[in-house]
Amino acid sequence: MRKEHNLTKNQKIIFDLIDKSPQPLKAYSILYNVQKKGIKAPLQVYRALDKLVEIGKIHKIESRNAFIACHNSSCQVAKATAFSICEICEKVTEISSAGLSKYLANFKDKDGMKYSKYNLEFFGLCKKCTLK
Amino acid sequence: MRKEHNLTKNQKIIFDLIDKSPQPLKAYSILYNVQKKGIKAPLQVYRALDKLVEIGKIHKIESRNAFIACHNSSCQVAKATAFSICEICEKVTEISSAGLSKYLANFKDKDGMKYSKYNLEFFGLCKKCTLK
DNA sequence: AATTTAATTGTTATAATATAACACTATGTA
DNA sequence: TACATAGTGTTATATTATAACAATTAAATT
Repeated sequence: MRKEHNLTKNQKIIFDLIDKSPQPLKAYSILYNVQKKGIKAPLQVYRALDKLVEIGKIHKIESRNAFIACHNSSCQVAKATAFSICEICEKVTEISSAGLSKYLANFKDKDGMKYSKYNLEFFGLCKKCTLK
Repeated sequence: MRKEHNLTKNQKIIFDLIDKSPQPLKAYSILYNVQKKGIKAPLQVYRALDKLVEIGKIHKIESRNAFIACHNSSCQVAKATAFSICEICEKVTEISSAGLSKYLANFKDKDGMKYSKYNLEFFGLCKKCTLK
């Protein structure tokens, strides 16, 4: 069972914004959107983002420097993430495939390195953009 | 057969530096290192980096904003990359596993999105750091 | 060889992303 | 209450990356 995290005011404001967004949001776009709620400085945003990532409520899309809410019950510790990214419309979808998770969780390289975490980003065209 | 790319002067200087480095290099650290060779501005570095990434001579480690030379004959088109990253010493190793490549190249998500590319980053502790 | 086309270069300026440092406040727990 | 931990607000600054434009070089075509 996962510990329930009680979000603080700033964390809540920022999480709600990201959670409502259909696409990943960038830190400064978040900042502009929450300035009316009293969050004035980048650091306030980044601190909330860091915490939200740490507890697995959001994920960072590394190739885009953007943040998306977690919609996958199996990655709530923020340690095993996979996304598909459309290179035209920039739509990002979190992949939840038991097969993929299992494969990657059990993957061992030649050096026998012990992995505690991974992040996978697939790039391609989404259905809509393929048809265009 | 892969097209041979003849690197230009700047591209050569920057590739050689990255290729010799045991760890990934960041753009501005590259800049400082090549200023004596006449490369004075960030853009000169970024342009060479972009090209080198495009032709698959180097890869970007997205989670670190750093660049590493490709040492894997199977990813020279820069479309299928996997790395292991030690969270203590920051050592990065390119993973070349036929099984992994195959698995990911054939992976299909529920939406049937067609992938042309992927990037996978594993995090954990390398052997040395595990023993400490 | 001359022409033209695309790629690369050099440069200045600036945008976008992210963190350091410090004083203060709230929250949970002993 | 007292203590520890986490979060806040703030200013300043570090780090990463791109825009715009003119000049140059390399390669492909005539």
